[in-house]
Amino acid sequence: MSETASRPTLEAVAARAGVSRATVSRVVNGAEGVRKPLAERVRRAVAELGYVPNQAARSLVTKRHDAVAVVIAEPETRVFADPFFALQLRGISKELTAHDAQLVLLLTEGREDHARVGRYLAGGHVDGALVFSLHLDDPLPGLIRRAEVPTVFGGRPGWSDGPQPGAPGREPDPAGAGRAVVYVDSDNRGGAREAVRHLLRTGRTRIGHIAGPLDQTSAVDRLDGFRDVMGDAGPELIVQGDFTPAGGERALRELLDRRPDLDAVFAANDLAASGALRALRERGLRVPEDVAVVGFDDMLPVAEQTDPPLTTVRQDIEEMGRLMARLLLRGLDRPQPGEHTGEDAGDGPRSVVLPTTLVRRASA
Amino acid sequence: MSETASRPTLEAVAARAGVSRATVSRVVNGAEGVRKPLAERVRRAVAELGYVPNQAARSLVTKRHDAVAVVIAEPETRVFADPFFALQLRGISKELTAHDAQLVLLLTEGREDHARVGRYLAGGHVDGALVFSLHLDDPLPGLIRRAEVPTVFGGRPGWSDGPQPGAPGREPDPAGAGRAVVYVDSDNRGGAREAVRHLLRTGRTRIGHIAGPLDQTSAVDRLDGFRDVMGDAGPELIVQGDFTPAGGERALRELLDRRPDLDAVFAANDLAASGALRALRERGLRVPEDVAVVGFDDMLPVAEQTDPPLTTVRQDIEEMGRLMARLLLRGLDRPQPGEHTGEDAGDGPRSVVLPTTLVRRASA
DNA sequence: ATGAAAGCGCTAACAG
DNA sequence: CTGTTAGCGCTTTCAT
Repeated sequence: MSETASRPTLEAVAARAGVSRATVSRVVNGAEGVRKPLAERVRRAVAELGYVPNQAARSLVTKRHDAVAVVIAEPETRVFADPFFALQLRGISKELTAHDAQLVLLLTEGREDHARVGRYLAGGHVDGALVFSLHLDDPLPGLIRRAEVPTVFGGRPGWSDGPQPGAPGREPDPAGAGRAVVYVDSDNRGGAREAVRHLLRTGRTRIGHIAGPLDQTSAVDRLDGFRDVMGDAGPELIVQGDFTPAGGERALRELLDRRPDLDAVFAANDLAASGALRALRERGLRVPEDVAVVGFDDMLPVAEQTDPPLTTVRQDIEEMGRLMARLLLRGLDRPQPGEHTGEDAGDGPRSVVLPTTLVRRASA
Repeated sequence: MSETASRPTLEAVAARAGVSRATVSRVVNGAEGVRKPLAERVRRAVAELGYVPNQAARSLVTKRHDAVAVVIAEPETRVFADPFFALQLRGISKELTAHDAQLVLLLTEGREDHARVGRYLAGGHVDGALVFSLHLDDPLPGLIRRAEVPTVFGGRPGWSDGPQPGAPGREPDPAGAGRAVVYVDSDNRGGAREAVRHLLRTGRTRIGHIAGPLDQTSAVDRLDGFRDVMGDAGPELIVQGDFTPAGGERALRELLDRRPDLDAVFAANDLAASGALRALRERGLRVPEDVAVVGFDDMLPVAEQTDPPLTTVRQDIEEMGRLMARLLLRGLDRPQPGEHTGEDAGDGPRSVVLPTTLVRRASA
């Protein structure tokens, strides 16, 4: 009973309002040129019947889906160690919602997942994709290029800064293969520089760096920022961590073993910094009196809860998400590559690098 | 140029393979009864053309979408304070993927968002929904019931204790309104009992409880478990927290003020426990020598990193997610309510309560 | 400004 | 077993 009394169709609304399907369609889609009274009648019918357009039928003809895929590769499960992606997702969700677009979440874990995602993206089920490609050797970017679906990356992809080095390709490059890569990232390098300069400014001189996994551009960029300021301070002041507290702990001990006179540490992220803090305490060193510590991220639940609270480089993660979505949607509203207008006019969106800010708390 | 050379259709494949569309459709959908050689030819054509079925067209006729909505309300942003939802999502994603179903993520934050979600769900865009309704006064469940979309809840919804009071006849309620609520939850109450018993067993007698926000059933159930064992130990041993470290810290101080002789604490979750640990340290009390601490969740990044590592009640969050998806999909494969078979035969899925286990570390 | 009609790409009877 | 034939619900020319 009441087996979904087959939700009302355009046809039903049309009948009820005494107009044609075309007219109802126009009203529903907010098209111009429908006389006031008629439109009103239609709207009433829609309301009375509780009509909701059938998205499948609509997509079938418009070839739009009002849906965006969000692809997150989570090989290390690091994804779930901090609220990073959750925040990013929130930003994305807000922006998509504002544009009545749906968020299709694709989590991947291994080779076959990649194939699956590639197939999905190529399948034309979504209008575009937002992709978090964290690792240098990630096969995802390749798949995505082949899928030819408009994409914005979260974080600078590692495999190529922008348009490939001359894709051998046939003509110059077919099917937008050479479309510049669009990404949204924080100014990791600049932020790192700021962190180190702050340490310098407060009189520290023997500053160590706990790097992140160097197969991720964010870690590389932060290390580069450190080097920008410290020059060749000596490789013994740099230890690679893995963005985890345990890794930070280990790294700090190593640093201390190498340089017992260490007086400051810049960790590539807050989690690692929290581990460093622990290791410092364990060795009986006071923070910041003996050793100053600066983190990166300003992940509130971490940075504010450490003891002492963490001085860190803040990046607005939610905003990054929002921006990614915005760039993608903006791109979708434009002439897609292919129906090229003369020149590069109406060029697609460009990558964005968001500024960071140093947040001073007690650790440095 | 090469403007999406309009991906090949069934028709194209049929032509290429020299068969009818129907046959191709059969092959593609793995239907029985297509002679080997023909099927082979079709498959080849599919491969050569890189054919991918148009989901919209398919949905239009099948009225299935192979998509499930995951609704997460995140009023307190608590959502992002711990990896809880991320893990749940992972479990869900895995299960959905295994069934070729897509995950549409709906994040909500306020009143209007609710309306939007209600509309979406009622719009018949997805085959079912997985909903995290954490709060007692959440309007979501009502919307969902009205949307008449198959749903499985994450955590026992607060507004109606599931199938509880002898589900009355169907007569009394039309349109599946009375379909027993299906949810997946951990045995919060049992887990809490185990935690407290462990404390008792190790000789503690003045055991306090840092409760979670009592508008969430998980918090209520854990409190109930505490009471089951402690009886009316006196309300001064119970303080309400909010699942955050800060709240836990505050709560512990309060507890200590009321009962300076406190010798153990059971916190409603690990985050609160970590706050308690900090407060304890601050007061110069040793853990577990002076005060033993037990948490709940076994959120690894938290429980393993505290000092000392946390003894806690483990719940398998990822498994909960997987199970939710499984129950939903299973329900979808059955006769939907309405085409009722005689009796309650082929009854929909039933709620599941997963067991918890006590993980002993150093804090208790 | 409105309506009529032609599909979008696919599945599902129904024939053969 | 395979092909033919209707639509699914909607948008979109094209007439009117």
